[in-house]
Amino acid sequence: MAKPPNAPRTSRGEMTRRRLLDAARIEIGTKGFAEASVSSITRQAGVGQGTYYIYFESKEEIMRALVLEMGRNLRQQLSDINADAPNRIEAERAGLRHFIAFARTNPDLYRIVQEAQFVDEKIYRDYFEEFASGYRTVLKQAVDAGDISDGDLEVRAWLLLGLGRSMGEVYGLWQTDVDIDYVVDTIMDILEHGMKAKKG
Amino acid sequence: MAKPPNAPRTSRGEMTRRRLLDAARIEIGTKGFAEASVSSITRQAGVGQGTYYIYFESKEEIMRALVLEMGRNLRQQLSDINADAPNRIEAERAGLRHFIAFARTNPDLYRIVQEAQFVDEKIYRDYFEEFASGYRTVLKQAVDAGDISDGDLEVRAWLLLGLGRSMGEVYGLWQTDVDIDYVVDTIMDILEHGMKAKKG
DNA sequence: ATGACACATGAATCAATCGTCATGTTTTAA
DNA sequence: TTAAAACATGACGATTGATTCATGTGTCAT
Repeated sequence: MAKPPNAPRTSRGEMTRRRLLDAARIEIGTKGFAEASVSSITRQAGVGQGTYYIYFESKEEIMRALVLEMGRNLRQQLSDINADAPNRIEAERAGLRHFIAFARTNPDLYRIVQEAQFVDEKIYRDYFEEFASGYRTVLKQAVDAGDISDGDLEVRAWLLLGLGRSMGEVYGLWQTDVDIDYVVDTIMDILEHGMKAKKG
Repeated sequence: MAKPPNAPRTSRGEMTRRRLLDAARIEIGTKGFAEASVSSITRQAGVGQGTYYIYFESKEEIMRALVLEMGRNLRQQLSDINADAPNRIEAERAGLRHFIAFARTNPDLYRIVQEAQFVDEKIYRDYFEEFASGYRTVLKQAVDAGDISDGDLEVRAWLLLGLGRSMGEVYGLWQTDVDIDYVVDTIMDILEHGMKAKKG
């Protein structure tokens, strides 16, 4: 009899919901969505089984909540980084570095977003559309400021976003011993100057 | 009593296994691994439930088989494309175009590889390591031939691979109405010359 | 023809867990 | 103080679908 799940109305409720989210992040992030069980999550959170359904209407629901939360946090962080950078190229460098570092520090969250694709495709796409939209905005400003050359901003936004994602996976989750700055500098060199040999 | 699954020994068996693989590709590719059921796959393939377990020891096993098969096919195709290209830049352009076109034509296979990450991580990583290894080889040749500038080939290999993946997802699965050549040219322009504004 | 082997079947088994509910406890507001 | 609202519980119902197995059928070599 699917009742709409209640947002917590007291700080006690707030705290319980928080514990569930934290437990779910670990449980789903390490075991994967299929292996993760609601009972495991509630046990980790130290609450009863039924308590889960006070705050989330299904197993999928907490996935959505985690993706939304991570999106908000990460966008905020990248926005702060942008504000501190002297120009777009340096902002991009710092953003890419942060992205990879974030994946290294929060591999569980990184995986959860990836897996969201197969749990709730809409939330997954919306997550990236948000980021792409932000990229378009700053790229436009950068072109106007003369920091970067003219060119299709839509494609470039997805290119930069995709690059961050891929590099986050490879150097954030897989090759965690490679120096991040080295990787970022190598990538930025190509983004700045390309990789075509310089001479006819 | 987990018996090792038998590779088919006759052409009849070969055909049955083939039917199962084809049905699984559609079933898993469209519904996703969790929703896909072995009984659905066998029904689609037109064989009995138990027949499945003659050729695959579990539900996961056919995922592995599909990923391996796709890897072989795609690498072969890209290898053919490489052979026809006059230089690395053009090979890259053609490869990227093919990659996006492939995703458009075979969205089910594309998704299956993505989802393999959460079913059998090893097979997923091996899949990309293979590709990256191929990239390193051709990049080395390209540097020697003077087609592209010097630089870390390891990072560049993952960069190109990641770019293909991301663009395959965005322009192969999501924005299927955008002209592929336009996208590829925009990307290649950056890969060749970078996007930093040209003048102090 | 006949034994051996490969292949095929689908009903039955079996374990897992999502989500519900009846009941109980804590907090809030008046 | 007390009623109402919010929160908490954990055993249980119900479904589901992967895997097994006893029993076939087809095919090939001798």
